[in-house]
Amino acid sequence: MTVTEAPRNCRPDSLKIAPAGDWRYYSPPPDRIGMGFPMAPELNEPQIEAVTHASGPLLVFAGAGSGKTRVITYRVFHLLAEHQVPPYRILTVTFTNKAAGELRERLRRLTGEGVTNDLWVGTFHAVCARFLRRYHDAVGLERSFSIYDESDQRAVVTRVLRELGLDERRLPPKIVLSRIHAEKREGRGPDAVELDSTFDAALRDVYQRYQAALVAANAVDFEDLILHVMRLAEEPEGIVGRELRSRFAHVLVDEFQDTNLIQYRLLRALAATTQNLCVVGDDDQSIYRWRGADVRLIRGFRRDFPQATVVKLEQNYRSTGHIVTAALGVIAPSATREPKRLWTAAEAGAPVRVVAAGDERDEAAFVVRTIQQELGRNTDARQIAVFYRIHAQSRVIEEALRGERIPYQVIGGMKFFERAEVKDLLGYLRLVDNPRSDADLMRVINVPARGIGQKTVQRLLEVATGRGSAAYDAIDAVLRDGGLGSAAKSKLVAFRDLVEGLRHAATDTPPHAMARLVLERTGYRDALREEDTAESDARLENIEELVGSIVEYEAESVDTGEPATLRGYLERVSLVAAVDGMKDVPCISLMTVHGAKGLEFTSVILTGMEEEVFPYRGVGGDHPEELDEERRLAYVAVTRARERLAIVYAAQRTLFGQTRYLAPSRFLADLPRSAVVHERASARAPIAGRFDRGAVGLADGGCRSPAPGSGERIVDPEFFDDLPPTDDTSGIRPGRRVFHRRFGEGTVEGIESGAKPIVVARFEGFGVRKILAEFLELA
DNA sequence: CCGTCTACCATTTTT
DNA sequence: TGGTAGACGG
Repeated sequence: MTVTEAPRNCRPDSLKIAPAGDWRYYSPPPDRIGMGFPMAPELNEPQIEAVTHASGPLLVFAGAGSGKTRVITYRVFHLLAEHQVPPYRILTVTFTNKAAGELRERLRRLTGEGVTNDLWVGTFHAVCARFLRRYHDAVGLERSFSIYDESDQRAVVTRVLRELGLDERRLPPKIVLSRIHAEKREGRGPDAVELDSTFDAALRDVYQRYQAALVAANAVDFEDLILHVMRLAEEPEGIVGRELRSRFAHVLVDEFQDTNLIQYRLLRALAATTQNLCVVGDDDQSIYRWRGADVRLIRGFRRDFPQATVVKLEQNYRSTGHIVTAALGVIAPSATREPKRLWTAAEAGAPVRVVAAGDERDEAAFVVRTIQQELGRNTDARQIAVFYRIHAQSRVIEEALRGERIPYQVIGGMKFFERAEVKDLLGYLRLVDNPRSDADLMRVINVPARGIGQKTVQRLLEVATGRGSAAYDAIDAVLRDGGLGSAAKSKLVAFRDLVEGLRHAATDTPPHAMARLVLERTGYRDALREEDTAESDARLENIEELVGSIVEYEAESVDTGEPATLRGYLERVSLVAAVDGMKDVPCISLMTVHGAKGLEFTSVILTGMEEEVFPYRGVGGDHPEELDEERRLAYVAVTRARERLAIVYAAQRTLFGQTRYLAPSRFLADLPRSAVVHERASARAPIAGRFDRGAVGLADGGCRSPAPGSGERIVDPEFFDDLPPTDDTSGIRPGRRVFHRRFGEGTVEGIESGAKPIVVARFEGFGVRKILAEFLELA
C-alpha cells in the first residue's frame, strides 16, 4: 500500500482518460474549493466504474499494481463528496494499520482534516476492538478487557492443560491453540466442536476451560475480537445487533481475498441493511490460508450476492513489461483462478535476472553487490528490498550487509515486543488497566523478585479457579483461608497495595508518566541498575525505548484528536502488524514475502528460490492447495518490483543447522524465457540456467539433490570459519568511525566503562546515541 | 525460594 | 542453530 503519487510507469498516451463530463463526480466539498484539489485524476474506465458505483454489492478484482488503493481512496472520497455520506457512516477495513494510516493520509489531502478523523478506517481487529469497548457488556466483558497475544494465549492453554491433568506431550499447547483458533474462525464455540476423535473430545474440554479462563481474566484473543462482534451483529433481536447492522451506509474491504469466514459473516451483517458492500481483492494474491483466509469467499462472492456488480482492474501501472510477463508465467499454472488478464502499457524494461549461487553466503554476496550497484546509480535506499521465504534466511544477509556497512531494517520478527523487559513493563501497565488479567499478573507478580514464589502463586491460581474468578480478585480469599504463612501473606498484600496505588495514580497520570511510575514503584529500574551488567544496560535501553514509544503515541494523539490513554496505547501495541513497524528511514528493507504484501519497490531481490525453501515444505507431503498458495506467494513477490527484479537460488543451503543441496524452485521453470536472463553469482555457483521443466523442482532432474525428506546431511566443515567476529570491540575509541545496524555510520564521542563498554556516538540523522560496544563495528 | 545449568525441543508465514 | 522448559543445586 505504498502506492503514492501517479503510477510510475504509466504513459499518458496509454491511459484511458475519462471523458470530461465524468469529473463532475469529483467536485470538492465546499471547504476544499481552491485548495488544490486534483481536478483531473487519471483513472481508467474500470477504475471509474468502481469509484462511482452508487449502491449495492460491488466486487472489484484488482490485479497486482492496478491502482487498488487509488480506487478505494477515490471511492470513499466520492461517497463523501458526491453522495454526502457522513464520514462516520463509512467503514473501510484494511489489512494493516499502516494501510489504514496511508488511506487516511491520502483522504486527508483530498478532504481536509475534520472529515477524515470521523471515518471508520482500520483492520478487522482494530475496528472490532473499538466496537467491543462500546458493547463489552453484551459479551460479558468489562470495558477494560485486555487483548492477549500468542504467548499470553499459550500460557492460558498450558495452565488449563495442567488443571485438567492432560499430558502436554500428547496435547502440545501450540497444536491445541491452533485448533481452538481454527474452531473460532469457523464460528464454532466449545460445544460445537465436532467429535471425531479422543483428541477432539479433549480439545472441547480445553477450549471450554480456555474460554472460561479468558472471561475470568477479562481478556480476549484475536479471534474473539471478531467472533464476539460477529455474534452481536448477527443477533436478530437485540438492540446492539440492530444498531450494528444499520450503523454504516457503506462498507469497503481491502485485501478481501485474505478474509476468513467469521470476518466475512461480520461484513455481511454490517452491510445487511444497505447491501452497500464493496470488496476489493485479488484471488491470485491470497496468501493467508494458514490463518483461516479462504479464497473461496472472493471467488464465490457472486453466489452470495447475485446482484453484485463485478469490476476487473487489469492494467498494471507498477511494473515494467518483463516483470509483468514473469509474474504471469508464475501464476498461470495456478489451479483455479478467476479469469483475468493483467497487462501493462509500460516498456519492457530490464529482464528479470535469475541468478545461480553456490550457497547462502554466495547469495548474500550477490545481494550486497546488487544493492551497491543500485545505490551507485542513485536509487533511493528505501526503494530497495530483499525478500525471503522465512525469517531464518535473513541472518546471513544481515551479516553480509553489516560487513559492507549498508544500513538496513528488518521488517517483522517483532523481536522488540517479545523481549522480557518490554513484556514485563507492558504486563504491569496492562495490570493497572485490567487487574483481572491473569496472564499479566502471573508474569509480573514476582518481577523483580519480591518473595512471592511458586507455592503462593499456585495457591492463588487454585483458589481463583475454584471460585471461577480472576487471580487478583481471589487474593482476599487466599489471605483468609489459603493456608499461607504470614510472610507470604504480607508479601501478597504488599503486591496488591502496589497495584492499587498504581491504579489510583493512573486516573490522572498520562501514559508515559505511568510507565515511569511503574518502573520506580515496582523497583524494576533499581533492580536493573543494581545488576549493572551489559545485559541489564541493554534492558534499560529497551525500556527507555518503550517509554519513548508511549511518548510518540501521545504526540500522535494530539494530531488525531483522540485522547491519549493507557488503554489506547496498550490496544495499539497488541494489534500492530509487522509492516507497521516499518520506519521511513533511508535504508534498505529486508522482509519475508508475506511482509511484502501490499508494498512496492523499485528494485527487488528475491532470495532462496529453491525447492523445500520456496515452495516451503515442512513435514507432510505437498497438498496441491498448499502448493498453490506458495505459487501465489511467489506471484506476490514478483509483482512487488517496479523496475528491477533479481531472483536468486543457491545450490546448497544451511538452514536450522542443516546443510543440504537443493534443486532450483519449480517456479523458476514457469518464468517465460523471453523475460529473463540467467547469471552466476560467482565461480562457486552451478552452471546458470541449466534447467527446464524436467530439471527444476525434481530431485532426479540433474541436480545433485538428495531425495526430499531423506534427511541426508552434507556439512561443509569450513563453512563457519570466516564469518566476521561479532564481539571484537577493541579498536573502538573516541574519534573513530563506527557502524551500527540501524543508525549507519557515526563518530565515537566517548566510551563509558562498565562490565561491557558503552559507546557514545553521533550518527547522521539520529543524533547522539549510547550503544553497547558489541552492537558496533569499526567503519 | 532463587538462579543457573542443561538437555531437549522444533524449526513458516502473523492479526 | 537457538530458544525454552524443566531439573538441580545453592
